[in-house]
Amino acid sequence: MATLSEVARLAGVTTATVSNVLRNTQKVKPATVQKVQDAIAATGYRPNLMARALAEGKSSMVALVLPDINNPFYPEFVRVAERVARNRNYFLMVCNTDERPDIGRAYLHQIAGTLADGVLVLHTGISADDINELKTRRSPIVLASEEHVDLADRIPHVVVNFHRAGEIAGQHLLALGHTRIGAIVGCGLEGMQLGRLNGFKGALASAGITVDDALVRNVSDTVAGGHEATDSLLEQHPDLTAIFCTNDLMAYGASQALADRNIRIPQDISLIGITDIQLARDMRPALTTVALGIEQVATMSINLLLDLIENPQHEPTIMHVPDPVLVVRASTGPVRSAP
Amino acid sequence: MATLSEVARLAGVTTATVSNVLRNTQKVKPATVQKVQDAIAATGYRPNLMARALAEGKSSMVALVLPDINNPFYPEFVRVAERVARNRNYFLMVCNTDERPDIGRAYLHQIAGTLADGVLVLHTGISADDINELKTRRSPIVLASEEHVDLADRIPHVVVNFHRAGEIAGQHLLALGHTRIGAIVGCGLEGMQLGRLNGFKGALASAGITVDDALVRNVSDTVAGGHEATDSLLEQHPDLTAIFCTNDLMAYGASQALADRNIRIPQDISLIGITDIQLARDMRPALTTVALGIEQVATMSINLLLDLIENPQHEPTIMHVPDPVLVVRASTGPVRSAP
DNA sequence: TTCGTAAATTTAAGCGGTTAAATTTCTGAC
DNA sequence: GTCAGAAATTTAACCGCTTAAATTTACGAA
Repeated sequence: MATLSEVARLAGVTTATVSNVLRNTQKVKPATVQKVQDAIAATGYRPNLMARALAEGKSSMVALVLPDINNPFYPEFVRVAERVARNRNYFLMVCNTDERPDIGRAYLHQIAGTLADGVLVLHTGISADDINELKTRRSPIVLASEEHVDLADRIPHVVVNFHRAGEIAGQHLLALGHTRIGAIVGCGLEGMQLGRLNGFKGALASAGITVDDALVRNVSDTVAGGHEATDSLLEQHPDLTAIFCTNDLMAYGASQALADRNIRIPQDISLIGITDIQLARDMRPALTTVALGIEQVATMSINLLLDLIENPQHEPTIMHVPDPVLVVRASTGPVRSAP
Repeated sequence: MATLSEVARLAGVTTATVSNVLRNTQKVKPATVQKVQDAIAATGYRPNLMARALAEGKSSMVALVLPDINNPFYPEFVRVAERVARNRNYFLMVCNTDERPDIGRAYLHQIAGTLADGVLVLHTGISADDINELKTRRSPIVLASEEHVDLADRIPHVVVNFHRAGEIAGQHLLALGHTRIGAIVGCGLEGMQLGRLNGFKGALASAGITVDDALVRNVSDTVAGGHEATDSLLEQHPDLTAIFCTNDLMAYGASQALADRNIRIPQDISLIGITDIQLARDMRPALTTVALGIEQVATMSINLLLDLIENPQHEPTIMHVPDPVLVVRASTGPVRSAP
């Protein structure tokens, strides 16, 4: 690959001049600009981004560390994050940890401040120690939609009101007359999705209903997990009229389990999820869910990170995403009349 | 962030020595190693990967350019590519082009040879010109599972036998007695999936059946596309007994359309896809499909790219993935008896 | 003790850019 | 024609690391 100095030699100028026309500071005489541009074209020169990054002290890359790119939530997030980053002239580096905290750590320690100008971390079970090390390195980091917020007040992050999401789901089912409701809670690296569950419990409590632990299942945050949990719930509680899942992916699994047993949704059992991923819209019956606003979370998170990079703050910024909203589709309906 | 020279100063040695203990060449006396390691620990030093890349002339990053991270095929691909790359000590940079060739071009031109040591390109509608420019730059590039193979013999690539996949699908439906079969063909950036369609047509032709163009629909490579196409097919050909989709995502859309019309799968209509993404296993009824071996394609592609980086070849290497295999699940069955 | 050789360390150049400061080249006014 | 000041260009240091070559140190044999 051609380098700056080759271009300079060809154009009969100095590297400084070439550099100036590349970054078009207005300091170069038009005639010279032309010569340089010709030389660039002739050599097929492309700036070496590594060298530039080193010289500028800025790589214009940000890393997005996430636990499982196969969970459809993340691609949806990535897509918008990538677009926003691109529009602000940053590259997005997606780092998939395969749910392994050690890989997450390795990425963080290797990349933050040395390859990427900043890091956006999603649910990767990163520890407080790691976060603190990054802080001493003064490398910008943003946490988004973390379920565990112990670090909350010390690290910039984008907060999603998971509690409210659970509450909305509970209220919706209550409004439809459901009282015997199973709950399926994901426990991937995001940690137990307890905020969501507690919101749900809270809603039911307000109606005088306590949620027995026997009605709650903790499973992995996948289609298979939702399927299993549903099987288990139905075995032990055939009288359920609704199932609440802390996310849509598990709700999809639940819908499969119900289909396998020829249980109709929503005539026999209502089903509700949280998040509103694309699949929720695509499945049949389409899933009633509580939308967290993926697009907004992603946009806010990445913008916050880039803002922090370009304009370091002393106090950690905490941003709140607008509250979740109920999206009623076809998977919930009035409680079936008693047999 | 601490730098090499700070560590060196603290340890009372030279940067060269520190560098040597970091890369543990065996040239450093144990006592010195200890001093240096202490200094590293004391300063919390992390090597600046940009500087290292510049000095070594190698960034240990590879880019994966793909058209649509939301299409579940790609996350599955990314996951294994990332794992393989990590095991070989490379970072994977995922570049989503949002189906826009101009973005793909921009990524390629900016990154190849300047940020990444090599590029793996998936279905991004990249032009022959662009590819050629990269070749003159001598930056390794690998194409994987391209539908259009005009560049085929000039660029290293991993070939998937799409034609055979279509053929297998056709043969399976024929074996079940189907003769009135609709075909839904995707036309995203991968270009028309004609290889798959032609394989399918070939299989039917061998049985003396010609596929009328009226039985073929070209739609976007999405759930919605499959849904639309199915609606359209059923409007005009209510007598169909099977639908062949050139990929699983559209087959999923087709299954929704059928569900919406209360048409049973496979009792009324059989449905078959190609690829075998996770969704094919998860949907109900589970989808019969022709597995392309995502894991294998991804593994071979990324390994080929890394091999090329570490060991440049003059002749472009062409690798063939083992032939696709039929995976029979619940969405296909014997043709329904005439009413 | 001396010396040759191997081991350990340092020197210094370079990777490909950026940029502040110094220098040269133009201007136009007098 | 001179000359100050602006405009254009060059100089040279630096970003943080690697590495070949030079230098110093250590070690064992004579």
